[in-house]
Amino acid sequence: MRAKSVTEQARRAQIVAAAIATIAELDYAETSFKAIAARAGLSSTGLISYHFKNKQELVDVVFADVLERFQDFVNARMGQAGAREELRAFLVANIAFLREHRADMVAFLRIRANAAVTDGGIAASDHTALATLLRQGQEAGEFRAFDPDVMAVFVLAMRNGVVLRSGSLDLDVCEQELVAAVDLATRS
Amino acid sequence: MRAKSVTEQARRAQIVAAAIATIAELDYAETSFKAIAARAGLSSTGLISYHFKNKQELVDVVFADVLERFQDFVNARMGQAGAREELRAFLVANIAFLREHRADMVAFLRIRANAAVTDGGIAASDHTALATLLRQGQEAGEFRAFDPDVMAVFVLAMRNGVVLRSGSLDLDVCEQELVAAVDLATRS
Amino acid sequence: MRAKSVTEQARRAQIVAAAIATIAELDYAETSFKAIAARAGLSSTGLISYHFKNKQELVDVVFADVLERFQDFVNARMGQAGAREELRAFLVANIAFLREHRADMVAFLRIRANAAVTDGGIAASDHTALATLLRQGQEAGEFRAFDPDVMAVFVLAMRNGVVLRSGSLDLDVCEQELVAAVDLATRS
Amino acid sequence: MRAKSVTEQARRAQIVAAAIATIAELDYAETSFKAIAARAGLSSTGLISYHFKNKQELVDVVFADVLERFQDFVNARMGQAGAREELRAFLVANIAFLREHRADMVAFLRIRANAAVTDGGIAASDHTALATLLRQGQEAGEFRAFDPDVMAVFVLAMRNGVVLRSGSLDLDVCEQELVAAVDLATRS
DNA sequence: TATGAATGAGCATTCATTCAT
DNA sequence: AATGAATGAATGCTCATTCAT
Repeated sequence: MRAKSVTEQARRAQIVAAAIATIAELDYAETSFKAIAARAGLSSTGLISYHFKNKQELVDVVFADVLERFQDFVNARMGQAGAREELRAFLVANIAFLREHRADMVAFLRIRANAAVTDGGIAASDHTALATLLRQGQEAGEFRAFDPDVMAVFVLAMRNGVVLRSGSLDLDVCEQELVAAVDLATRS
Repeated sequence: MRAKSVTEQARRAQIVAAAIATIAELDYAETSFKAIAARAGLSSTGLISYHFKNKQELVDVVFADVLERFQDFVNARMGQAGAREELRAFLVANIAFLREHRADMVAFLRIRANAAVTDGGIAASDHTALATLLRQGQEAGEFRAFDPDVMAVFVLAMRNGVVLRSGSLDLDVCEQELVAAVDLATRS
Repeated sequence: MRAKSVTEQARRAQIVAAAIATIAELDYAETSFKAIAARAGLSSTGLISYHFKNKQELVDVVFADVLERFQDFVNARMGQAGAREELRAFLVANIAFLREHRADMVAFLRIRANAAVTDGGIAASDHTALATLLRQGQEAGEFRAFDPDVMAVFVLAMRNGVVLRSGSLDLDVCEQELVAAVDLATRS
Repeated sequence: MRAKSVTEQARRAQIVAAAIATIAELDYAETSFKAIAARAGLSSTGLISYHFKNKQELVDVVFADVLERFQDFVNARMGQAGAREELRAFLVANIAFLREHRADMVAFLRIRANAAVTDGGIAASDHTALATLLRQGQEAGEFRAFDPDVMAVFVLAMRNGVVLRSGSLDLDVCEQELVAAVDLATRS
């Protein structure tokens, strides 16, 4: 794999951005190269094929791109003292990212829901990390006894629910309610 | 709109059932008339077009069909004394329906995630009914103060999370944890 | 594999005929569904895809179709007493088929030259049968000592040479010369 | 037409060599500028277009290049006393060239079989020269009476047959059998 | 009602070629 | 002279839908 030139990188980034916008705006099933090219201002869908081996690679890159930016964003806002605080920080960071990058999160969830992302398990890291945090909080006595894997599913599902309805919900309220509900459901 | 004959109704039901199986088995994006016809044992995709105006109508009918059966199932298991009990009954009924009709629920969620269902608000009734229940529970002093619409989003999202991962989770554990978490998050 | 209807069979035959004409007229590499559809008077290349799984299947069917008709034609003209007579009959039958079905033979050779025909060895039967005949003639003392496999290659190559230049050669002369040359090269 | 610089000539030769290797390795139909560039170690297919007006010119040059080297090779091994010896020398030289330059011969035949080479008759010189030799041999009484043009087609076709199957045949045997068969078919 | 053949728009992808650098 | 990005036409193929029977 040769190093990509600056121009190449810029074009790929432009196409990835257009793909995110397209997936967020249209249904995943309606997202075609034609629609992406139109949004990116490209003269030909051939240019997408020129920069990406095939549609699967583009989807994978979009997925990995959002995931990386999401994780960087969230990790930068975590690192709190206790598990309860850490969990709260995780939720607040999620909502903050959603506020700033709604299209990215929507596209991310739609890809995960629809496509078999070929990412070697990276996609599940979200869940694993949260389950681990919950387990550690239990061992520290901060959380009550519950199944950490199932609770991680619940927490992420609530986050996803907010993302998918973020068009019609007040995110300030959502953040407050989410933090409160999760805290009540998990504290010892 | 003429009344549908018995044969007509039977054919439509057969196609709807095949569509549900197809959507649950394949990705929504991979669900074609050809795949549905194969699963229904039909000799031609033309028959689907004959019985449904277009693909959108079929999707709408599938959606409404599952929703109606789901609501009947759940309503038959509700009607408890208090709001807390009612909420618990709702959750238990949801998991029970999932246990018996996993493909229906998966198809339902996939349609809602992907397609712009043209149902004039029916799709939201799930949410509205739950929000109403939560509000009533608050008025009765059984639930703490929270935004009922947001909490309804949370509860339904948790249920959806269980549905989408029901292939790899123990539903007994899920039910128990779901009831506990929701109770803790809502009780006054 | 269901039985094919009469209409289906007719359409497939029509498309096969158009494919043969196209391959014989154009280069193999230039033979597209569009060119075939134009020659068959079809309104859409989609119809070819409707009747054949993919291009490879069409090519295989064309190949097998010509091969079968060729073999039937040749076999009906063989069955002579001795090996020398049999060999002569084979050559005469080949030229006769060429006279009546030049496009078929040209298409056949072009497919064999270019495509990896997926026919499970049928394609080589031509060679094998001829080599066997030569061997039997040697055992009967009618042919001199030579490598039957190599001689079979020679004989078929001469036949192919005539086919490919049949546009500018007198087939009567070719037949006479071919019979004479092969006889001289093989008799004991 | 300007004279080509040394660098230009070297590049063209490099591309021609890569094209020969590609055509011999892949099917003619699979030979793309991309495949040729990869085999030549070029960074861009644009370079091929820079050095050759279009694909047809490249194919023509490849064809003429192999033809010239083939003819030089064969001519250097001919010049025998009689026509029978000359014909034998021609065949031996052909097999010798094949032994040393199999890819070149395969590429040559594939181009001739598939593409309409625009060479103003150069391609036929092979045939013409052989036919002339045969005619002279007849006049000298060394060959029997046959149509020289048709016999030339036969001889070249046998040679081509060996080329196309040279992967699975023993060339020593082929040479011996070819010389013997042609001699028997032509001598008076 | 039901069939299956037909339609034509749409898809992702490959290709030779052009062009600015 | 060389690069690699860009172009747009062409490819095989799938799709929902129509239509004659």
